[in-house]
Amino acid sequence: MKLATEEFDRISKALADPQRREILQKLVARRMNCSDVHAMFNVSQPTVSHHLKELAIAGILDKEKQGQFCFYQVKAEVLSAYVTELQRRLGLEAIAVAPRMK
Amino acid sequence: MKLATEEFDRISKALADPQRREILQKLVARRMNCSDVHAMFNVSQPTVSHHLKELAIAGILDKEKQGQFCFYQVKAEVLSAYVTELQRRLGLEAIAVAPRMK
DNA sequence: AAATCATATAGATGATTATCGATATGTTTA
DNA sequence: TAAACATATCGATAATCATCTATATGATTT
Repeated sequence: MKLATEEFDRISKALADPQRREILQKLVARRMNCSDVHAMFNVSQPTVSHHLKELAIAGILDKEKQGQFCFYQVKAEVLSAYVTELQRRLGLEAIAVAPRMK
Repeated sequence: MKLATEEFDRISKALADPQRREILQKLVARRMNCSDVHAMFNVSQPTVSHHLKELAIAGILDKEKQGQFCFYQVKAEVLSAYVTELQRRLGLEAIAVAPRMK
Protein backbone atom coordinates (compact mmCIF):
# COMPACT_ATOMS: atom_id res chain seq x y z
CA MET A 1 0.00 0.00 0.00
CA LYS A 2 1.41 3.31 -1.14
CA LEU A 3 0.66 6.53 0.72
CA ALA A 4 0.26 9.81 -1.13
CA THR A 5 2.28 12.70 0.22
CA GLU A 6 -0.87 14.34 1.46
CA GLU A 7 -1.90 11.25 3.42
CA PHE A 8 1.58 10.93 4.83
CA ASP A 9 1.51 14.55 5.98
CA ARG A 10 -1.86 14.12 7.62
CA ILE A 11 -0.75 11.02 9.49
CA SER A 12 2.42 12.69 10.69
CA LYS A 13 0.38 15.52 12.09
CA ALA A 14 -2.18 13.18 13.59
CA LEU A 15 0.60 11.34 15.41
CA ALA A 16 2.21 14.53 16.68
CA ASP A 17 -0.21 15.03 19.52
CA PRO A 18 0.43 12.98 22.70
CA GLN A 19 -3.22 12.79 23.63
CA ARG A 20 -4.08 11.48 20.21
CA ARG A 21 -1.28 8.94 20.36
CA GLU A 22 -2.60 7.66 23.67
CA ILE A 23 -6.07 7.33 22.28
CA LEU A 24 -4.70 5.51 19.28
CA GLN A 25 -2.76 3.15 21.51
CA LYS A 26 -5.92 2.21 23.36
CA LEU A 27 -7.62 1.49 20.07
CA VAL A 28 -4.72 -0.68 18.95
CA ALA A 29 -5.60 -2.98 21.81
CA ARG A 30 -9.27 -3.12 20.90
CA ARG A 31 -12.01 -1.53 18.85
CA MET A 32 -14.01 0.89 20.95
CA ASN A 33 -16.71 3.49 20.72
CA CYS A 34 -16.42 7.14 21.59
CA SER A 35 -17.65 6.93 25.16
CA ASP A 36 -15.38 3.99 25.92
CA VAL A 37 -12.46 6.15 24.89
CA HIS A 38 -13.84 9.13 26.73
CA ALA A 39 -14.03 7.10 29.93
CA MET A 40 -10.30 6.46 29.73
CA PHE A 41 -9.07 10.03 29.61
CA ASN A 42 -9.46 13.33 31.35
CA VAL A 43 -10.64 15.31 28.39
CA SER A 44 -14.14 16.33 27.38
CA GLN A 45 -16.33 14.28 25.08
CA PRO A 46 -16.09 16.82 22.24
CA THR A 47 -12.31 16.74 22.49
CA VAL A 48 -12.31 12.96 22.19
CA SER A 49 -14.69 13.22 19.26
CA HIS A 50 -12.39 15.74 17.63
CA HIS A 51 -9.31 13.55 18.05
CA LEU A 52 -11.08 10.51 16.70
CA LYS A 53 -12.16 12.53 13.72
CA GLU A 54 -8.61 13.68 13.05
CA LEU A 55 -7.35 10.12 13.25
CA ALA A 56 -10.12 8.96 10.95
CA ILE A 57 -9.49 11.74 8.43
CA ALA A 58 -5.83 10.81 8.47
CA GLY A 59 -6.99 7.36 7.45
CA ILE A 60 -5.63 5.43 10.39
CA LEU A 61 -9.00 4.80 12.01
CA ASP A 62 -12.05 3.18 10.59
CA LYS A 63 -15.38 4.57 11.72
CA GLU A 64 -18.35 2.29 11.91
CA LYS A 65 -21.74 3.42 13.09
CA GLN A 66 -23.88 0.89 14.93
CA GLY A 67 -27.13 2.40 16.05
CA GLN A 68 -26.38 5.23 18.40
CA PHE A 69 -22.83 4.02 18.92
CA CYS A 70 -19.87 4.74 16.77
CA PHE A 71 -17.02 2.29 16.78
CA TYR A 72 -13.52 3.23 15.88
CA GLN A 73 -10.97 0.70 14.79
CA VAL A 74 -7.31 0.92 13.86
CA LYS A 75 -6.43 0.36 10.23
CA ALA A 76 -3.21 -1.57 10.70
CA GLU A 77 -2.33 -1.66 7.00
CA VAL A 78 -2.30 2.12 6.89
CA LEU A 79 -0.11 2.34 9.96
CA SER A 80 2.23 -0.23 8.45
CA ALA A 81 2.39 1.73 5.22
CA TYR A 82 3.08 4.88 7.17
CA VAL A 83 5.95 3.38 9.12
CA THR A 84 7.42 1.85 5.98
CA GLU A 85 7.26 5.16 4.16
CA LEU A 86 8.74 6.92 7.16
CA GLN A 87 11.64 4.49 7.18
CA ARG A 88 12.19 5.03 3.50
CA ARG A 89 12.33 8.79 3.93
CA LEU A 90 14.61 8.56 6.91
CA GLY A 91 17.03 6.32 5.06
CA LEU A 92 16.39 3.36 7.34
CA GLU A 93 16.27 -0.22 6.13
CA ALA A 94 12.77 -0.64 4.82
CA ILE A 95 12.04 -4.05 6.25
CA ALA A 96 8.42 -4.88 5.69
CA VAL A 97 6.37 -4.19 8.77
CA ALA A 98 3.41 -6.45 9.32
CA PRO A 99 0.46 -5.96 11.64
CA ARG A 100 0.77 -8.03 14.77
CA MET A 101 -1.08 -11.35 14.70
CA LYS A 102 -4.43 -11.33 16.40
CA MET B 1 18.67 2.42 22.52
CA LYS B 2 15.62 3.30 24.57
CA LEU B 3 13.83 6.60 24.14
CA ALA B 4 12.26 8.38 27.07
CA THR B 5 8.68 9.48 26.61
CA GLU B 6 9.78 13.07 26.50
CA GLU B 7 12.26 12.40 23.71
CA PHE B 8 9.68 10.42 21.81
CA ASP B 9 7.22 13.30 22.09
CA ARG B 10 9.78 15.80 20.88
CA ILE B 11 10.69 13.68 17.88
CA SER B 12 7.06 13.16 16.94
CA LYS B 13 6.52 16.89 16.97
CA ALA B 14 9.74 17.55 15.09
CA LEU B 15 8.62 15.16 12.36
CA ALA B 16 5.16 16.68 12.12
CA ASP B 17 6.23 19.65 10.05
CA PRO B 18 6.61 19.01 6.28
CA GLN B 19 9.33 21.61 5.86
CA ARG B 20 11.32 20.04 8.65
CA ARG B 21 10.87 16.57 7.19
CA GLU B 22 12.18 17.80 3.86
CA ILE B 23 15.20 19.33 5.50
CA LEU B 24 15.80 16.14 7.41
CA GLN B 25 15.56 14.10 4.24
CA LYS B 26 18.24 16.20 2.61
CA LEU B 27 20.46 15.64 5.61
CA VAL B 28 19.87 11.91 5.47
CA ALA B 29 21.60 11.95 2.10
CA ARG B 30 24.55 13.93 3.38
CA ARG B 31 25.88 16.02 6.23
CA MET B 32 25.48 19.72 5.46
CA ASN B 33 25.85 23.13 6.99
CA CYS B 34 23.13 25.70 7.49
CA SER B 35 23.64 27.65 4.29
CA ASP B 36 23.76 24.48 2.20
CA VAL B 37 20.34 23.65 3.54
CA HIS B 38 19.17 27.20 3.13
CA ALA B 39 20.14 27.15 -0.54
CA MET B 40 17.83 24.21 -1.09
CA PHE B 41 14.61 25.73 0.16
CA ASN B 42 12.50 28.82 -0.20
CA VAL B 43 12.54 29.85 3.42
CA SER B 44 14.65 32.42 5.19
CA GLN B 45 17.94 31.66 6.88
CA PRO B 46 16.51 32.22 10.38
CA THR B 47 13.74 29.77 9.60
CA VAL B 48 16.22 27.13 8.50
CA SER B 49 18.26 27.80 11.61
CA HIS B 50 15.15 27.38 13.71
CA HIS B 51 14.20 24.08 12.11
CA LEU B 52 17.69 22.71 12.48
CA LYS B 53 17.62 23.67 16.11
CA GLU B 54 14.32 21.89 16.66
CA LEU B 55 15.65 18.75 15.01
CA ALA B 56 18.81 18.95 17.08
CA ILE B 57 16.90 19.49 20.33
CA ALA B 58 14.77 16.49 19.45
CA GLY B 59 18.02 14.56 19.30
CA ILE B 60 17.83 13.47 15.69
CA LEU B 61 20.52 15.82 14.42
CA ASP B 62 24.05 16.20 15.56
CA LYS B 63 25.49 19.71 15.48
CA GLU B 64 29.17 20.17 14.88
CA LYS B 65 30.78 23.57 14.67
CA GLN B 66 33.76 23.92 12.35
CA GLY B 67 35.05 27.45 12.28
CA GLN B 68 32.33 29.70 11.05
CA PHE B 69 30.35 26.79 9.66
CA CYS B 70 27.98 24.57 11.52
CA PHE B 71 27.44 21.08 10.21
CA TYR B 72 24.35 19.11 10.91
CA GLN B 73 24.24 15.37 10.63
CA VAL B 74 21.50 12.81 11.07
CA LYS B 75 21.74 10.55 14.10
CA ALA B 76 20.53 7.34 12.52
CA GLU B 77 20.46 5.37 15.78
CA VAL B 78 18.01 7.82 17.26
CA LEU B 79 15.79 7.66 14.20
CA SER B 80 15.92 3.88 14.34
CA ALA B 81 15.01 3.90 17.99
CA TYR B 82 12.15 6.26 17.26
CA VAL B 83 10.71 4.10 14.52
CA THR B 84 11.06 0.99 16.65
CA GLU B 85 9.29 2.63 19.54
CA LEU B 86 6.60 3.93 17.22
CA GLN B 87 6.03 0.42 15.90
CA ARG B 88 5.81 -0.91 19.41
CA ARG B 89 3.19 1.65 20.36
CA LEU B 90 1.22 1.08 17.21
CA GLY B 91 1.13 -2.65 17.75
CA LEU B 92 3.21 -3.39 14.68
CA GLU B 93 5.83 -6.11 14.57
CA ALA B 94 8.92 -4.51 16.01
CA ILE B 95 11.43 -5.86 13.55
CA ALA B 96 14.80 -4.31 14.29
CA VAL B 97 15.40 -1.36 12.03
CA ALA B 98 19.00 -0.71 11.16
CA PRO B 99 20.54 2.39 9.61
CA ARG B 100 21.24 1.92 5.91
CA MET B 101 24.79 0.91 5.10
CA LYS B 102 27.03 3.75 4.01
C1' DA C 1 -44.11 11.18 22.97
C1' DA C 2 -40.78 12.26 26.31
C1' DA C 3 -36.68 11.37 28.46
C1' DT C 4 -32.20 9.65 28.05
C1' DC C 5 -28.11 8.49 25.92
C1' DA C 6 -24.18 8.76 22.16
C1' DT C 7 -21.97 11.53 19.19
C1' DA C 8 -21.08 15.55 16.41
C1' DT C 9 -20.86 20.42 15.50
C1' DA C 10 -20.44 25.42 16.51
C1' DG C 11 -18.03 28.97 18.36
C1' DA C 12 -14.62 30.76 21.49
C1' DT C 13 -10.15 30.96 23.77
C1' DG C 14 -5.46 30.32 24.94
C1' DA C 15 -1.24 28.16 23.58
C1' DT C 16 1.93 26.86 20.28
C1' DT C 17 4.43 27.58 16.20
C1' DA C 18 6.19 28.60 11.38
C1' DT C 19 7.72 32.35 9.45
C1' DC C 20 9.78 36.84 8.75
C1' DG C 21 13.03 41.13 9.00
C1' DA C 22 16.39 43.12 11.79
C1' DT C 23 20.26 42.51 14.35
C1' DA C 24 23.84 40.37 17.20
C1' DT C 25 27.83 37.30 17.51
C1' DG C 26 31.55 35.06 15.99
C1' DT C 27 34.88 33.75 12.03
C1' DT C 28 37.47 34.35 8.00
C1' DT C 29 39.60 37.12 4.48
C1' DA C 30 41.33 41.24 2.16
C1' DT D 1 41.37 46.44 11.13
C1' DA D 2 37.64 46.49 8.16
C1' DA D 3 34.68 44.01 5.30
C1' DA D 4 32.34 39.90 4.26
C1' DC D 5 30.40 35.79 5.59
C1' DA D 6 27.84 32.06 8.59
C1' DT D 7 24.84 31.37 12.04
C1' DA D 8 21.96 32.45 15.97
C1' DT D 9 18.81 35.28 18.50
C1' DC D 10 15.07 38.81 19.12
C1' DG D 11 10.61 40.40 18.61
C1' DA D 12 6.53 40.34 15.90
C1' DT D 13 2.74 38.31 13.27
C1' DA D 14 -0.39 35.18 11.33
C1' DA D 15 -1.90 30.58 11.33
C1' DT D 16 -2.89 26.34 13.44
C1' DC D 17 -4.71 23.72 17.00
C1' DA D 18 -6.12 21.48 21.57
C1' DT D 19 -9.44 22.31 24.47
C1' DC D 20 -13.68 23.91 26.46
C1' DT D 21 -18.95 24.88 27.00
C1' DA D 22 -23.19 24.90 24.83
C1' DT D 23 -26.06 22.90 21.68
C1' DA D 24 -27.70 20.11 17.82
C1' DT D 25 -28.73 15.57 15.86
C1' DG D 26 -29.98 11.15 15.97
C1' DA D 27 -31.01 6.60 18.35
C1' DT D 28 -32.89 4.01 22.13
C1' DT D 29 -35.88 3.27 25.98
C1' DT D 30 -39.71 3.98 29.05
